[in-house]
Amino acid sequence: MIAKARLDPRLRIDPKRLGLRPPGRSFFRRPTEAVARDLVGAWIARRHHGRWYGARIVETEAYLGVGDRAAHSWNGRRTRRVEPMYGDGGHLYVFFVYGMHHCANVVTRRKGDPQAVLLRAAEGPGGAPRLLSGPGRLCKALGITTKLSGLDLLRGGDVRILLPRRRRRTRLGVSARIGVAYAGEAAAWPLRFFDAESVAVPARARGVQVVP
DNA sequence: GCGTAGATCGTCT
DNA sequence: GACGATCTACGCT
Repeated sequence: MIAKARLDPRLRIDPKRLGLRPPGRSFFRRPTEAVARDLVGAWIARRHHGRWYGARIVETEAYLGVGDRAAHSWNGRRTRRVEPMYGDGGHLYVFFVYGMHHCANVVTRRKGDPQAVLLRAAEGPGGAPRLLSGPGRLCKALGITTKLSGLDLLRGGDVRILLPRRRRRTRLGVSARIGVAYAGEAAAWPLRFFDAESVAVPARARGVQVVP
């Protein structure tokens, strides 16, 4: 018999107790870089068997759509996989890479403008700094797979983005995106954002520009 | 701490 | 048929 998938109990949260609330659609329709910055410090929440799990996002990357060679939607590429990126801001786009990892993205802008923010790392409420450190691990820890791609994060589904009522003060780091060397000039664009004080942000973050 | 190799398969050419 | 918005293990320093 196959064991039932289980999420790590250290990720259990009570969104109300944490003072978390969902942003409106307009939050996600803003310019992608702004959304990417503001998602650092936001929470991703996941409902699993009726219980809420979640983590504080500490690393993101912006993908700017048709003009961004690093984006799956570059040059207007539109396939079944990428289709969710063409949806309205506030949808989830999940893809599968390297034969074993999933990556979660939050779609930005409006319907027809395929931009998104990749969630690269998060910090759980109960320690375990490496549990969600990296896009693949983040998805694994929260049970996010391509089955959830296209989900509307604002329509009461099992995955939501929540903002803290009081934003924690953190140093925001900025750098080029990871793993997009093939993207020509776009590879150097400073579209990666991270909480420079987070233990969940990988070592390669060191030595890059930090915005006060 | 750093560099490299191997895993493994959906997606697109 | 090639390769990827990654991760881990392992060897070396």
